[in-house]
Amino acid sequence: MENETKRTTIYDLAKLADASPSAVSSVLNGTWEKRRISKKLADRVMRLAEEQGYAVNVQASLLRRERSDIVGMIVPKYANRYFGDIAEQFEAMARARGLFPVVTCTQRDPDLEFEAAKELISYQAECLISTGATDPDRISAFCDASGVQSINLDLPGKTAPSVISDNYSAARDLTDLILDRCERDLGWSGPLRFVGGRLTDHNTAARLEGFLDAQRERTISVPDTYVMATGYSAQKSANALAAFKPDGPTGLFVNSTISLEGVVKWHSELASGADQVRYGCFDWDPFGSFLPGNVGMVEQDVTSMLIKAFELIGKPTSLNEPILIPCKLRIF
Amino acid sequence: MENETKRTTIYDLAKLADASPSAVSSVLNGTWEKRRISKKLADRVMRLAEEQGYAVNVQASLLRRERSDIVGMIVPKYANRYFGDIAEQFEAMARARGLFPVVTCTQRDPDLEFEAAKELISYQAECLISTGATDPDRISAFCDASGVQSINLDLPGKTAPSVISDNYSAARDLTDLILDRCERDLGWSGPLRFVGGRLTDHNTAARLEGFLDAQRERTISVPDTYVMATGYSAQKSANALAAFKPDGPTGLFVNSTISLEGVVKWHSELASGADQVRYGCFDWDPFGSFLPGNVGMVEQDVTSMLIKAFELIGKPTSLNEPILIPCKLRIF
DNA sequence: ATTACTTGCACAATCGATTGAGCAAGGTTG
DNA sequence: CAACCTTGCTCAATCGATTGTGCAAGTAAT
Repeated sequence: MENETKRTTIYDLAKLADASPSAVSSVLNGTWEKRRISKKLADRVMRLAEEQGYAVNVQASLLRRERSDIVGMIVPKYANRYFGDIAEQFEAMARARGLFPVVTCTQRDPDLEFEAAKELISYQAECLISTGATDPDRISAFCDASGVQSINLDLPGKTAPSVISDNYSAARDLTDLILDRCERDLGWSGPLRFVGGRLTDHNTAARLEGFLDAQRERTISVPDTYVMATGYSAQKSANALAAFKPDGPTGLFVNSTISLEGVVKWHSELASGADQVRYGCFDWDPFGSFLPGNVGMVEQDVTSMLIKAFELIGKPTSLNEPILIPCKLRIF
Repeated sequence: MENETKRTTIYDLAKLADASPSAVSSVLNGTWEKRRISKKLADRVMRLAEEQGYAVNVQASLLRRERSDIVGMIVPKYANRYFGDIAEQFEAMARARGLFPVVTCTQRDPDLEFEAAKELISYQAECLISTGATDPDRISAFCDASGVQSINLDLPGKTAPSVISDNYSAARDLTDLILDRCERDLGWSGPLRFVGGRLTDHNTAARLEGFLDAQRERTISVPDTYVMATGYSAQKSANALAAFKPDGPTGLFVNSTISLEGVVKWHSELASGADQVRYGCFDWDPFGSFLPGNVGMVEQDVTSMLIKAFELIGKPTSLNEPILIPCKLRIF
């Protein structure tokens, strides 16, 4: 990890081109015409830069500039369709807007979230998007102190603008779909069980509300024990269901594709009655429609969420309610 | 995106603490004991830094330091189990080693790959890992010119050390598995079809070789038209298969989970004979075992690959053959 | 009471690029 | 030919943190 070969600087190029460092700098950053550098010198410098494998030192450059054009993002995971898409599209959209994206993955660890946020601010990010953060307000507070804009995505915070899915409506729709299919396929009408997530997390709470309201409307009452929001991992949802051996028709509302992994495992290992189970999942996966018993999935509208988030960048912080983005219900 | 509130610097803290900037600096970067700063002053500075929401300016800090401890990585995608895992584990392992990971996603676009690589070098990355890069040697050449170490992951290059999966062996094993299942379930013995990927890409070529050798060993000869390596997207593999209406038993070797999306779409839309199809896929997905007809998947050993890659960091570049990491065959 | 350490800091150069200001050479105008 | 403008650069300060060097005040030793 040592560089025997020191990196080429504008001073090296200046010597080679027999020009001043400032001339070289203006050639390389595109301001040479404004600074009345001759095309001849500009060409010479550009050729030398190419030859020498010159790459600007961002550290030095940003130190002097007033703007960094860096936008930071933290996400809980990459290896997940939803968050992976968010990170990917965020990078693409930032580049398309002439900004420099820096994304980092924080594994749903509150401390790592905070450390990573500080790190991004250290890199002079001008705006930080906290995606699915456990404690977004702590991050926003630090951003405020540093004069950095902060925006919440996926999970809302109280002290910075938030762009999130319309979890309640989508959960109602998904619940209705599952109930309809249970009725149609199994001649059974609930109540459904709710699997996965954490009740302390805003999205799970909103989804649970939609889940309950949709059933209340049909005068179905859901026993407390039917709500199994014991965490996000596949293992946790599998554990929550382990003891459950349905002796008749059953329906499940699964709170994420991660929990879904546990659910399908449980489902596939049922000794009997597997065909009497119907479920739907909040979050979409390309292979979801092939899972037996799966009647539909909610696809969150990542593109619209990010467009809204980018609209907020640079705007004065108006702290209204979270901006709700409608989801798409994918029916199988 | 403007900071009305200028960021706090060590000079601000120095004034507040009634100390010199150099004392403040050494307190904040942990060298204060070595520099014989009193604990009293150190505590005062730390408290002020906390209060003021101080975050070091990485730009200024790195400009002066000789080492950045930054390791860069480019990956084609995040929203994919394999690459998502790579990015996630890379970040975690880098942090565990006291390094600063910076990852960026390049969408399999050769120009973006190169631009992103330059960008990471501009950030003073001391080592750059090119994952699944279309033209890794171009990137390595630039790294060499800049005195930056480069390492290839997933796809090999000729001018930098490479850590890749043992594609050939895993493809042989997977082919054997598919053939065995075709024999057992359908009483049919090939030849199989190969779907997805690009032949110009090293991994596809190695997998095809394993695919062909496994069949050659059983004296099965594969017609050229059975090799449908027309690209990576789901759409492309679906298109390649569109015209194929099997009139008897069939087996497919699917070259990636992305191609698999196209294959399952084709399979699910078959008018008849869907139960006469068996396939296996190179790359693993948690829902893969629930896809009808899927007999097994190859899981690449991301952790081992990254461990090897990290072992190479800082080592003098020894240019041997690519380091091959065995895969795990997941049998359904 | 002098010399010799130790403690606890401050000074100032430095990293590489940016940018306002300035200056010399050549050309144009009246 | 003097006054003025244009062209094509160079100079030097600056961004914020790091770090080798130095120095004053206090303490210990002789």
